[in-house]
Amino acid sequence: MSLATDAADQPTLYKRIRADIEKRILTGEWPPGHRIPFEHELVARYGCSRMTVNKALSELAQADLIERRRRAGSFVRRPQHLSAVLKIADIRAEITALGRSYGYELMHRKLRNATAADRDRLGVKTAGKVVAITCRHSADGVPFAVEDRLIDLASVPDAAAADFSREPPGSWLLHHVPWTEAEHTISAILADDRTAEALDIAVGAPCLVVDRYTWRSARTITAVRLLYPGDSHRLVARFKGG
Amino acid sequence: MSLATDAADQPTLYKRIRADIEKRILTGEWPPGHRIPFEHELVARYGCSRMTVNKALSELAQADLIERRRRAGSFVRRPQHLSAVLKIADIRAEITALGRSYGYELMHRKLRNATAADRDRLGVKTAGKVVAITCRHSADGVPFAVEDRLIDLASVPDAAAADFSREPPGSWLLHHVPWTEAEHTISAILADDRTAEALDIAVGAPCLVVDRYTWRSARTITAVRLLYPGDSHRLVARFKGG
DNA sequence: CACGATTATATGTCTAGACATATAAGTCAA
DNA sequence: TTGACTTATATGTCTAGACATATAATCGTG
Repeated sequence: MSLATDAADQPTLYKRIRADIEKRILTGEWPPGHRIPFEHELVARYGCSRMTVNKALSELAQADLIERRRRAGSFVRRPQHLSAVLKIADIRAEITALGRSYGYELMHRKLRNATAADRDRLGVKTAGKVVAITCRHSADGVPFAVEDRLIDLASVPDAAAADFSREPPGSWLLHHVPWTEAEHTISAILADDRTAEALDIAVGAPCLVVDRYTWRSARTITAVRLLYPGDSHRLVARFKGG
Repeated sequence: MSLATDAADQPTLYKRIRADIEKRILTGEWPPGHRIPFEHELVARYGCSRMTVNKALSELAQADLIERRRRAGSFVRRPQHLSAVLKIADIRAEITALGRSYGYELMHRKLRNATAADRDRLGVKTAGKVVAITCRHSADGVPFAVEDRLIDLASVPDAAAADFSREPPGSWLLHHVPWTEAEHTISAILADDRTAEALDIAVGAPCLVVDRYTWRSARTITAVRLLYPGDSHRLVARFKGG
């Protein structure tokens, strides 16, 4: 196996060590849970000081590829479920960053006691109040996405008084509430009547769905579903590797 | 925005330095483009060795919060409004990591001179040979994704002789070819006849599409389109935030 | 066997140096 | 003014140590 780690392309040692390990993880040679060699073993193998392998392993840990446990060793982490990592900041920022004019429209807002469905969606057990919001984002006047959001008022009491008629809830939350964890799920569905009308597409047209759940230390903050027209809009990501 | 930077919770010095700088960036005190203090200045301010501040700054750079330029200094980066960052390693590793049995089936393989469409898709101008592959991945015997791939033989001559009847091309490439950059585009379409048959779903059912382009220093390696059943399959991502 | 105390060990952090390298800035000649 | 050359400097990488700390493993005791 000619490893993709070419000494000429990887001038520095710690990067080579990191790349070697990363490759073994990504190809599945070292599956999740596998204990990677101890620092002192890597020191021996690469003939370098401990700080050098430590830097390589620290970066892999920062990138969540491995988990390091004192006395036990370093272990390959379970891949982010489906090995997809997705970040979405804020649709308003996203659109304005593209140099397009941003439009926002609040379609529905309601403060209510959480229904069973709401509690299920937010993953909370106790009764409480929630804010349910439906709104639409547009770019250059064209529908860009519809948003269907639930905010748990037990976690974010300020949201009850927030004015979402001007500011999109995503931006408001980003500025007012720190979050510690989030999960995205991407899928595809066919547009139903309501969605088709809101996005100005045909009923039965493909839609890209992004479901996002946000937590602050095990406490759900918000659950949001974003629907994009599937054929026109695309989530693009560019990233470095090697 | 109450930042979670508590000196009592940050016992180690380099974490404190990192948190101090991060706080100034996130609060806007140091706006994008601002030059943060030189390492030797931070060494003086915190009374520690250069390696300690270097570790703090390196982690901030790895997290894309700052950009470091030799001789110039370290600068606050523009916030990443990039809509999505996505990593996908290898479907085989993905499925086996989930504890499901992986199945692979080569449906079509052809070595040919690049057509105009091929050249367009790969973004190359000159004529040359390509390998076109269609294959199917399954998990526990159920179709998981169909893959439609083009490999530029000018970039990867070994691919001409590779045996893709057993090993999926994605895994092979990962083992044999280093890449420096990649781009993903996610969209949604309706299944056409061929796709529907391959995925064992209905014609017109929603499909999740991941288009991936991979380069090695400005040279295209491969272009691949993955089609997933949109209603059953989901790309899930979980990540930490601040 | 269950449980608490001890020990061994891998990682976590840090130091005070070293040399390499990219590049901003300054210098000088055409 | 412009281009080529030189220099200064901030970061990049690395070493050979050190002590701290969490914890898996072992041992001893009831």
